[in-house]
Amino acid sequence: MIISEVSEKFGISPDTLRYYERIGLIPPINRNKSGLREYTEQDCHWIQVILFMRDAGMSIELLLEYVKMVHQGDETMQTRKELLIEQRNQLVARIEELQKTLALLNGKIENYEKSVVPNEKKLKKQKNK
Amino acid sequence: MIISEVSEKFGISPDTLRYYERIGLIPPINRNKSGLREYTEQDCHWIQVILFMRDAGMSIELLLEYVKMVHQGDETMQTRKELLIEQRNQLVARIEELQKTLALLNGKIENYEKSVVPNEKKLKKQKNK
DNA sequence: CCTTGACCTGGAGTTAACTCCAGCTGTTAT
DNA sequence: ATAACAGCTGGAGTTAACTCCAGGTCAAGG
Repeated sequence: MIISEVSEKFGISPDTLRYYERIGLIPPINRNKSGLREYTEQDCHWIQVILFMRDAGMSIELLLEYVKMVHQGDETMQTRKELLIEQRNQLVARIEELQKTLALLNGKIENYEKSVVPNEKKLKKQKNK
Repeated sequence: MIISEVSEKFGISPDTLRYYERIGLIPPINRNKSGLREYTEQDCHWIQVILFMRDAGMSIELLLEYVKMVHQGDETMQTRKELLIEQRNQLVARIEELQKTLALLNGKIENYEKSVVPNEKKLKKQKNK
């Protein structure tokens, strides 16, 4: 897969893809004979994972640490697993927070529904003035 | 309530509170005789709402637009309501996304020894090419 | 052959949302 | 009454995460 296709597939810009590679978040992508990046399925899978994690609020810095640990090999396995568990716990907390916010939003919207009607009445009165 | 108390209560810095006021996200807070900000219950309530919205991913710019509309009065009510509904829809989608990510994380953690490690070894190999 | 268009690189610029600072004032504890 | 604190202001600085750019290569179509 060429960069424009990957960009399209994941909804991120080619610039961002190159940027991720530059900083080492994505491994160096293989090139075809004319020097263009050729993304493999594996590359795409890793990009997908990264995007999920980023969307879940994990910082690039932390993801880089994770990548670094992968390079350091098996001895960091436990730490990596702990990192993921920590992320999961934060994510669970985050989802709970968002659900509270959703309830708040729903309440506010309901309020508008209640007060839009009185508002329209006011408008009518104004008309009759 | 004085600024340090509000800061403590919501876990944001006094600087951020002043910043929010500066840009008009929070109304001008009343001062006591020596010029210090004195936050009312109402102020706190509004700060709470803002923080929830911020946490849910709503930008300051959009919140400012909302505030501006509140100032413009009742004629903007319908638009405000629509804005909130739009935000709710986005939030619902966001929560669903995060739940997917949570599932992915859980999978990664569960299978850590079985599949994630060998998979990442492959990635490493590729990188070393 | 020449133009067009996607991709390349290293480096600079942008954006949102804070965060810090210098120099000041009023309040409180010793 | 003097030193140590909070808080105040306008403005400058910081950070994360992109995003853009100039100047160049390469393959294909008319």
